[in-house]
Amino acid sequence: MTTPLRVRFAPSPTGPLHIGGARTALYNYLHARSKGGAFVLRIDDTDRERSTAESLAHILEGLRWLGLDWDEGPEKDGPHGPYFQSLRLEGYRDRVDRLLESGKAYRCFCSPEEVQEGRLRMQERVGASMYDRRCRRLEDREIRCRMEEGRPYVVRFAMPESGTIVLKDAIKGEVEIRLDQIDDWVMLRRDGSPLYNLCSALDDADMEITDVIRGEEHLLNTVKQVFLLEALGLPVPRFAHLPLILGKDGKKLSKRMAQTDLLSYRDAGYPAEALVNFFARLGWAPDAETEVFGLEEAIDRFDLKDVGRSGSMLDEEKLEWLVGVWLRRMEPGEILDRAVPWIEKAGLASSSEIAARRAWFEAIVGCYRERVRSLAEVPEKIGFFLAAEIRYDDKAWKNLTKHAEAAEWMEAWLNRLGAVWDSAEALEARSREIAEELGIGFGRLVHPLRAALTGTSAGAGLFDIVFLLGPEETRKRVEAAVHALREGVRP
RNA sequence: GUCCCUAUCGUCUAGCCAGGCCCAGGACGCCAGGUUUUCAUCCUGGUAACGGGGGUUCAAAUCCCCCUGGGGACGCCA
Repeated sequence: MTTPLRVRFAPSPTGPLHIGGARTALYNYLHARSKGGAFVLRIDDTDRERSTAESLAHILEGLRWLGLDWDEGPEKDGPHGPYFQSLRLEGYRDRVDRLLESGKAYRCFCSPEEVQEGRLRMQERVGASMYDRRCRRLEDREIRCRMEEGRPYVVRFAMPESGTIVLKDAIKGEVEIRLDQIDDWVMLRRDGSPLYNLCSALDDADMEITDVIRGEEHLLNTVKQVFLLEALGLPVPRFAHLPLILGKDGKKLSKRMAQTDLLSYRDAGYPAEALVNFFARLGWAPDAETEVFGLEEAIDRFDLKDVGRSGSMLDEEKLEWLVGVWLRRMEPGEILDRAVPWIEKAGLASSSEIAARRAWFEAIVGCYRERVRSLAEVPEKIGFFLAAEIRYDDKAWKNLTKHAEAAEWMEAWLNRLGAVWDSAEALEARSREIAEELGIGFGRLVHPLRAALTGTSAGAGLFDIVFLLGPEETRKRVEAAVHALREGVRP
């Protein structure tokens, strides 16, 4: 029997969950779910200075929004907790002591200045900017002496000084790395607090993580962690390093080039499904043609070995297209539910008003389903339905004033419509007849009417709008337009 | 500077591991046309790539080498 697969996503709560992190989380999730493994969420908050509760909340919210539910982690717990590194400090010290005893780690008394000095020297000699290891060869006596003096020290891991290691990576294949380039990295700060590479590797082992999937920028950290685990006789997980997401300029994603904060996409009215679809598709494809798919399908078809090996740029236009696709796939009621916060924020209607006229609201949202580019756009598209008074935009006013007879035509339309308010189709059929009766093209009637009713020159089918506005409101708006035309004043 | 990764249309990618089915497929974008009362949707068509050079082979996008381009890492951050 093989050990059950376990992956983890281990963000540090030092800022909002960004796109890169979200994609890493997604790939971890897909890998776990597709292979029947567990998805663990661990918070790497060893940097006490920069970690904040706000960031943590933001990260959890982002993951939940995407639908990436974790099996173990904050607000969930599990057999391997606690899931915050700040709560796991004791475990790290013991292991460091063991390494110190066996000589696989050593105390370094160098001041930051001395370290820096050594770095410059190594840069020249070896070409790599790293600690020159001067404390590695300190006599035991000297060490004791300095400790008695109370001189502060950090604990460094003693890496091999030469040779190579071959890392097996699920995405990149075998990667050979020269060890003479790798620093004797610091495990414990001066104040005794543990650092990332120590905690991360130890927690992975303690939490029985079998597969570590993280960004490519961690490749060298992986080397350090493998040596640490081996020195301690701990199991070494499998690794997969994801290529980075690049900005439009082809460089590492920066705040300047794009929205990097995941939740800013939610706040812009993008459905989570679109983001999941987009991220999954960035660096991976289920086959040669499938572009639109949800989390379930991705889980069915995902395999780490199919993940691309090169970085990919964030194509915002494709994301926007995906947003439209997902919006169009939704039932009007679904869009309405999700758009309620925006409708309320715009002051168009309260959620109770929406609930009271549910069917009507669903219908008007339905009219604009093919026309909104995000949930945030819903209020501006449907706003005219609820407006007390219509203001005409430039094009609308132009359509109203294009033909001097427009006012007459609209009045005639109003008076001749008759009892056809059962459906948009009936309204349209009768309107076509009226245009014929008036001896004018349909467009001459339709364009001014649209302007009068909506204040714009484009939008949903005119008779769907008329139908949903109802006879009274329609009459009111047409009369207002006729009045404005006669007065020659544009409201 | 050193090390590591990487290389198919402008972008995301399929194909590469197991060479011929690829004068390279899909999608976004863009352009043109159609549908429609308008806009959007939708439909049809077009645009555009194997970074360069050497090999290996009857045959290379696919295998090998070199070059070039791009990215990343070099913290008492994660």
